[in-house]
Amino acid sequence: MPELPEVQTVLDTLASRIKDRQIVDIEVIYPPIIEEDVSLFKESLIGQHFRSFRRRGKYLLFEMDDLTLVCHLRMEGKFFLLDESVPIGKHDHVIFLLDDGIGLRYNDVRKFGRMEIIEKKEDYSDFHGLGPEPFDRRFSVSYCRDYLKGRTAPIKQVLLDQSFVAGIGNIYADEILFAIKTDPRKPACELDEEQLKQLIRHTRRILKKAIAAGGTTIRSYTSSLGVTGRFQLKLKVHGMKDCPSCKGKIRKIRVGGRGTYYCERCQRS
DNA sequence: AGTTTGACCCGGACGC
DNA sequence: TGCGTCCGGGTCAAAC
Repeated sequence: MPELPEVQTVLDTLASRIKDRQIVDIEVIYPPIIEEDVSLFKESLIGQHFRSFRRRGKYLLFEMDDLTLVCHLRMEGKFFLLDESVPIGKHDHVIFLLDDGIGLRYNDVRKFGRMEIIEKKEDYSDFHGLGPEPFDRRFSVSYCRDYLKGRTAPIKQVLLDQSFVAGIGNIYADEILFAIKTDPRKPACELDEEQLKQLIRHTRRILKKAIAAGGTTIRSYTSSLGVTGRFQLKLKVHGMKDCPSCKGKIRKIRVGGRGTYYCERCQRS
């Protein structure tokens, strides 16, 4: 599922390929993807050019001439760039026809993804109630301390809360907690100053590494005209059977309703 | 009043 | 073959 690194990769790839292209037509095959009225959505976007490409958490922000197109890929959303002559695929839901005859196609097996139009802004910091970006200075030890104060929810659950920090999903939450050797069930308020420092440091390190890996793998996709958020990165706990560090067994439990992988020995409470 | 939990949207994968 | 169940991101409602 696309988390921050994949979203960034999709964005970077699209930026290099559709910057300054104009939308000449839009075909909405599955309307629920569009948050607002479909005719208004089409009217607003037809004639607009893709000018700049930004990201906020897991949201893609396409800044057009005088509005911003927001897309969320949710579970399995993908974009493909295909010639308009290529038949519509089974899971293609929205097609933006560009002025060079290429269709930007939104493809999503689960149909969970969403698109909306918002006002173009300089600063999207309060967008959808999202917390700070992991790479932002505002994601600091004092911020974490204040946010986590009195919170008894498991630390993993809080990491997934987009209003705490934006962009972390189930896979990276597991990887980050493994990196800081912390039990995912540990009450969030019980992390000490040093653990918060490590949490911030490793969140940034892991996401950065994943973005780099995404950038590497995505090239093979671009050459085949697809733009997805998939990437290959060596995960240390999520989906693993044995701990790469102590060789012990990785356990799978449920935390906050999510499948959670952790090493019993390395991640003690 | 603030926090936390749960249903919902989907369809592929999987188990029986 | 054919069911039923599980899974998950974000949103919103309901429960605590």
